[in-house]
Formats: sequence, structure tokens, C-alpha cells
Amino acid sequence: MNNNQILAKIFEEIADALEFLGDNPFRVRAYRTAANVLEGLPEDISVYINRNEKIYGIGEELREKIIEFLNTGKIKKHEELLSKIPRGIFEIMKIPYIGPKTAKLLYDYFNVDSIEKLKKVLESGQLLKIRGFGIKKIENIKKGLELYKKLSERFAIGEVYQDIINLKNYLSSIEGVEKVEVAGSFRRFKETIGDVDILICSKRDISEEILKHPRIVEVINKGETKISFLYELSNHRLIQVDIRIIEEKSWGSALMYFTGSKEHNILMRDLAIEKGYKLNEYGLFKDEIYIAGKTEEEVFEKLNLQYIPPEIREARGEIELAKNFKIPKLIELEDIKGDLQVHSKYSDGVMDFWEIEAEALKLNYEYVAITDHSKSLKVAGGMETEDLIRRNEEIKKFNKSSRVKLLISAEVEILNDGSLDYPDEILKELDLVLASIHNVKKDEDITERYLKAMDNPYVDIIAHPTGRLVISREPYKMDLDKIFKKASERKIVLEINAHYNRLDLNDLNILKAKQYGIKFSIGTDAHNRAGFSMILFGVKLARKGLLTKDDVINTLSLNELLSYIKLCREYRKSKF
DNA sequence: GCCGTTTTCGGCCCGACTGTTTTCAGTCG
Repeated sequence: MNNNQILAKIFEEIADALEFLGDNPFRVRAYRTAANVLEGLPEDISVYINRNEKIYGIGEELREKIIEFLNTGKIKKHEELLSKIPRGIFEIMKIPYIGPKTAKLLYDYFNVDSIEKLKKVLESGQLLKIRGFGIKKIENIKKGLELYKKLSERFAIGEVYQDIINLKNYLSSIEGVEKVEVAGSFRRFKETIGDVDILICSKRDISEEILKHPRIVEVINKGETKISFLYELSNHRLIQVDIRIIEEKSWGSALMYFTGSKEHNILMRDLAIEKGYKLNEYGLFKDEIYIAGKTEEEVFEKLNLQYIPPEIREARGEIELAKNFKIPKLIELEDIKGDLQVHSKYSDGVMDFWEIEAEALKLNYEYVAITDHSKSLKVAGGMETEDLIRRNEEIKKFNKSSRVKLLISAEVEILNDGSLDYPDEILKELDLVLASIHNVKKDEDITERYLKAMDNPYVDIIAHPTGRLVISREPYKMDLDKIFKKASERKIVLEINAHYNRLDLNDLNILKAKQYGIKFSIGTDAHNRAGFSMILFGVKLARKGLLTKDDVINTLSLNELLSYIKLCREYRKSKF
């Protein structure tokens, strides 16, 4: 975790603790806002502090606490609160139906500071004696505990994407349904999601038909406008789905509201108030009179804002941009003219060139880079030099009759000393060289390896630069600023790896790299035919990083792309 | 604890739902 993430976590914990202790709710909110702001900063917080730069949402006091953290590695107030409140309390408060007040009661009366103790107290019947607890509340907490156990993990968005689309399609097919949209973090394309929010506009009551879906394993709530249930994913894990029934005239405002983020919504409502309106999920109102709400577009328009694409609604300054009509035209799926990372049978993929061509044709691509692994990466079928040469000949032959140009490429391993896994004479014959690191020793800092590798004039793209995996692996240790700086100087492209397990660079790093003037490529890392579809994730991620068509090289036509690569290589050779 | 060109004090997003109440508190999103 970097400073921003650690501080965000500390501030969240302080907020939880203050809430538990019954502190001023607005102070609690201030800590949560600050945590959110920190998580969304493209640069390390120390950079802003050093520049003495004001950050909206972080005032005098929190700024001092941040400085305290940067100097000492901790925050006194945080330490004090932690010593006052048992660790288990923080977990207890994550259980549905248990908020700070309930947690406090449980702790004060029964010393509940762990899930185990909570279970005992729930079974004992003693809770009924306490003012504020009734039979139903106790039942709800039991239910919440079950839910918590089942659902405490988040999902990588790509892991659940198709299941959710399938559910959406099912809902759309129900007679009388006019509109269905998945909102929430799914629509914002957060890299992980906890639950699914679906909005439905329908002429008649369809709750019975919704609940007929065979993958619904348990109904949590069923009201007139809201249905919640547990839904079994194709990997057999369970995810909570909340469905809301929306009236047509509120469709847009509800979509905005349920898309969030929460922090974005708060800022939007603030802005509405500033302009003399009230904004809620039912619409935009002036003196209780409905002004707009049928579509998102009309709400934004009435607020005199540019339309804000869902992916960037994260309270990271997008509202300011929208006020000034400065949101760039973000890249779209249709802009993509080819995939720049695909593995064939020659290394660890399963596709032959015909299969790759077939998938590419479906997507209207002009080209696909065949980026098989290099010799050192034995676990992934890395190709010996002779095999690579043979494969290249095969590709050339194939291209003579192919309707999609296969780029002769490779994902070349950056070795421990920063040298590349093939000699330059081989690299220069490739249309496109991706360089990447797969083998990293524990706690190794790979900055120097990257910097050394980037001295090679044939390195066109650094693939999955940080090495992180969405759910399961932290980024490798490296100085991103040094790497971005060098990439920018040497016109080296950074990849946005679209595989849902990677999503690397992530949105924040994209924002940061863009400030260095870096160009990006989007590659799916497809190893089989289904893998091609992940290009959508790459595009959404690029949008979340505010990228336009011009920032991404695989929006270029084949000839443009080839001459771009050539120009960059010549630039590197002449200049350095 | 943050913020501000009506304000440096006094506000702070807003509504649904539920449960335990008898007019409201807590939780959630």
C-alpha cells in the first residue's frame, strides 16, 4: 500500500471509531471524505504537501495529521482511538444492520468485541432486556451476520461481468419491462464490486417473474420498489443483487443516484442547492416543483453541467471539469482498431492464427499483435530463439492471405539485470516489442530493471507495468515516477492490460502517467478466443483514467501504427 | 473537521425502510 492508501485506511478507521464513540457526525464525514479524496489522488500525498498545494476536502487539521504521518509513520489520534476501542468492534460494525449505535450498545451491555461474542449474546436471549432491542431486530442481526459471512469479499469486476449481463438480459426479456440498467460500481467500472444495483422501469408488477430466476438462491427483501436477493454466479459464489423499480419520469435521476459514487452524489446535491434546486433520486426540483429527471442528460443540462460519463463519477474533480465543459471526449470501444497483446499456440495460448483472425474479424480489427512469451519464461511456454524465428515466418506466410494483419511481436522478458531475453538482432525484426517482468524476488525493487530495459531502443511497450493482480497481488515495488519520466522521454508506450485479473495500469496510474505525456496501448492478454472480449474492460479502464482516442495507440490504423512505432524507434536511436 | 465573494460561524445530501416506539432512532445506499 502506498501513503495515500494507508492514510485513507487510517482516516476510515478514525471515522469508524469516532462514530462508535458518538462524536459529531459531520466530523466523521470529514474524515471519510478525506479518505476518499486520498484514495483518488493520482500523486502521492507527500507531493501535494511538499508543493504546499491545497486539496479540496482536506483542511488545516487533517493536513497536519497527514504531515504527522509522513514524518512519524503514524497519527497519535488514530493510535489513541485504537487503544480505546477493541479491534473486533471495527469488524462488528461491518455487519449489516449493526451500525455504530448498535455496536456501542452491544459493547456497553455485553462487552461484545468479537463475532464469537456477538453470536453468543444473540443466542442467549439477554438482548431483549435492553431498550432498543426487539425480536425482529435480533432476527435481523442474525440475518446480517449470515450475510456478512457469505458476502464479505469483493469480486473482481471481470469475474462477475458476464453473469451480471446475463441477469440483465433476463430481466429485459420479462414482458412489460421497458428499461433495465445496472448501476452502482459496476456502471462506474470499479475494479472490484461488492454488490449489484439494477434499476428497472416497468409498466406492471414483475416481482414474481424476477424471483423465478433459477440462480436466485435466497430472497433477502421484497418490497414494492425494492427487491434484494442472493444470486449464484457461475463460479458458485454468491453476490447480493438489489433491484429497484423506477418510474419513467425519475429514470435519469435514479440512475444518477444509484450509480454514485456516494461522494460524487453528495457533491452533485451540494451543487444543486447552490443553484437553488434540490436533487434526489426522484428528480431535480425547484421549490418542490419537478424540473427534470427523465434522463441523466437533462439533469446535467439543467444544472448547467457537461454530461459526466459514469466511469469518472468518483469525486475526483469531474464536477469542476463539467462546470467548465472541460471533460474530454473519452475513448470508446469502437475506436479500437486492434488488440496489442495476444498469445498463440506458440507459447502458452491455445489459438492458432486462423482462430485469432476469426475473433479479430468479429471485432472489426485491422491488426492483432501476436505477443508470445520469450525463452526465459519457461512456465508460459516461452519460445527459444529458433522457435520465434520459425513462428515469425509462419506469421508472414499467414499474413499473405489473412484479412487481419498479425503483427510479428513478442512479450519479451526483462531479465534480472535489466537486459532483454532476445538479442537486438532478433528484436529489431519484430513489428512490436512488449517488454515485461514476471519473475520478481520477494520485496525486490524493480525500478532499475525497468530503467535499464528502457535503454534498449526496440522496447516499444511496457506490458502490465505494475504487476499487480486485482484481488490477489499488490503492485511490485517500483518508483513509478522514474519509470513514467523515462517512458515519456523515450517515447515508450505503457500498456493498459485489460485482463480482468490485471487491469494494469489502473485508473489512478493512468491519470498520473498521462500527466507525463505518455501514450498507452490496450491489450487483452488473450490466451483463448474468449479472451478477446476483455478489450471492453481495457476501454472502460482507459475512460476511468480520462483517456481520449488520441492517448491510445491501438486506435490508429495499421499504417499509422506501424509508422508511429518506427518513428519512436528512430527517435530513440538518434537522440540517445 | 470542512467550507465560504451572502458567511470565519453555522451550516453540512437526502430519502426509504424498519423497528421500537407514541413521535423517533438507527441503518443503509
